[in-house]
Amino acid sequence: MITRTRIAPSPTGYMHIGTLRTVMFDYYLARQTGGQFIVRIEDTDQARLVEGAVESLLNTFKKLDLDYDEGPVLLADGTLGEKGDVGPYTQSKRLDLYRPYADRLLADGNAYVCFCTSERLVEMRAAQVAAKQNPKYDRRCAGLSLDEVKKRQAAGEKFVIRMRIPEGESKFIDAIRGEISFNNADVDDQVIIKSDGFASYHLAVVVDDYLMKISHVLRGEEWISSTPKQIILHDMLGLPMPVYAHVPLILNPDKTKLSKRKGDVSVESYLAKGYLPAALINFISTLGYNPKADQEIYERAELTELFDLSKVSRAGAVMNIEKLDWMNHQYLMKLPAADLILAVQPFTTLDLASPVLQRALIIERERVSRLTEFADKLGAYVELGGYDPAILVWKKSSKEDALEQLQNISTVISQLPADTFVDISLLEAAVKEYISSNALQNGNVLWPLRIALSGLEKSASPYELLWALGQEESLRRVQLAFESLS
RNA sequence: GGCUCCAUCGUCUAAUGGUUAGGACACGGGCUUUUCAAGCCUGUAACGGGGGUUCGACUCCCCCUGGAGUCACCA
Repeated sequence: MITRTRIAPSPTGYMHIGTLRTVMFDYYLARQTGGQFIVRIEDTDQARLVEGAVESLLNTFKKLDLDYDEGPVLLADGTLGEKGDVGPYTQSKRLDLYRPYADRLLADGNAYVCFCTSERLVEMRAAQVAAKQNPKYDRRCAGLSLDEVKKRQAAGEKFVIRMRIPEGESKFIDAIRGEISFNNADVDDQVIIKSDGFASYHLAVVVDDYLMKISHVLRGEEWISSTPKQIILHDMLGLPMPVYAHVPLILNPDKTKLSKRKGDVSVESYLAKGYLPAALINFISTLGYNPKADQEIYERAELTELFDLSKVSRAGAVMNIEKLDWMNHQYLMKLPAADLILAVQPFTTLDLASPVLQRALIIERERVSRLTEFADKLGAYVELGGYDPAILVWKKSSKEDALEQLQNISTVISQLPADTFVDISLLEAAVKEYISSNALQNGNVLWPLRIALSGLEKSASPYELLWALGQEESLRRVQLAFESLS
């Protein structure tokens, strides 16, 4: 089976998190079947164009390490190019391709020219609503004679082209939901060519899906109700229908469609918050979809192999940020050290070329769930913050004891062979050896030592801190602690 | 309001006629422990309601209820 899929992000300047899920499903499906994964820019609404939106979108694909087979590409010099042989892949560049289809619809009587102004349309709908009718075009222009149409067009009157919805029923098999049918009487005479000459989404998508040989159309659930318009268009034009699959919505905690007002919606904002691309993808791919009953973490290849459209849930899914945090932490823990450094660097002004900070990263990843949280943790390794010397005293001990322990441990540290500092467990063994051979309590030694090294009431263990800071700096901090307490 | 979709723990989900209704996040308890994490063990928590079909329904059908989406010259 050869599968072509497409993702149609609107050029609003960012990628919606729901779009990412659809993209991933497209991706898995295409890769699994050896098909093509196509990116197409659907920008037929000239009013909503945003400068640089396509570039930023493609950039997001890059950040997520998502490769596609055909579509617009970002060239080395920052301009846009294309790959694939059924382009252009941007709908605003395909206007001439849509025109003949609209003409055919017109010639067959399946569409008609409409001169109604948007003012009249607004009034008409208001009146319909007032009369408790459903807003729908009243077909005032549906019966216009060819002569009159020509005359008014010649006079320069603005017009649109509407499809003439036939009587009957429209149904299709949704790959996720099964059969869905609509009574055509409920479908409005949709505008297919706007007064600015651009095709509307409905015409463009039907024509493009055909010309680009798209086999599967995956999109959000909000598209279900407009699907009959496209079904009818396929029918009128005699074009083969793709497989439709309407993916459930991603929801706010209150179960309404995810919105900017109630949470983050863009992929970019999640990346900026310090979620790893792989973790985000894992999370979003398994939201409303679960290939195995008792597994949460999946490699991309595994997801690709297991993906099954028919197992996608039909109900909307609330974003569980806490689970995303947990998952990101899992990914953080297994990230190779070199990759960890690369990932964290953009989130801190500190230079992670420093060996101390690189060791700190390894230690602190354990108590962090997002990349942004590292910045805070790292500070104490570079520079000891000011702290109240009183916290050096363990709750079960005394100031005098703390001073004694600090002095002794300082000696111990200074006498440790340099190669003890290459391994946390060697440091732990050395400190514990000191404690047991002197018949001391762990807390009496470990607490003041840890506070002296970190300056913090809550921190990593003293062994980890010794390892990260190194012999010289550790010694300096312990001595500093002794002086400030005495 | 019309049309359409949907309905298992708080959240994400598993179960495809027979299970003590499983897993994950979060939450509670315990172990470990110098603190914070992590880790390990463990607990609380769900089939929206009513009718059918069936020897037997979370699973199939109908109704109700509830929620959501959509009703543009936006996608």
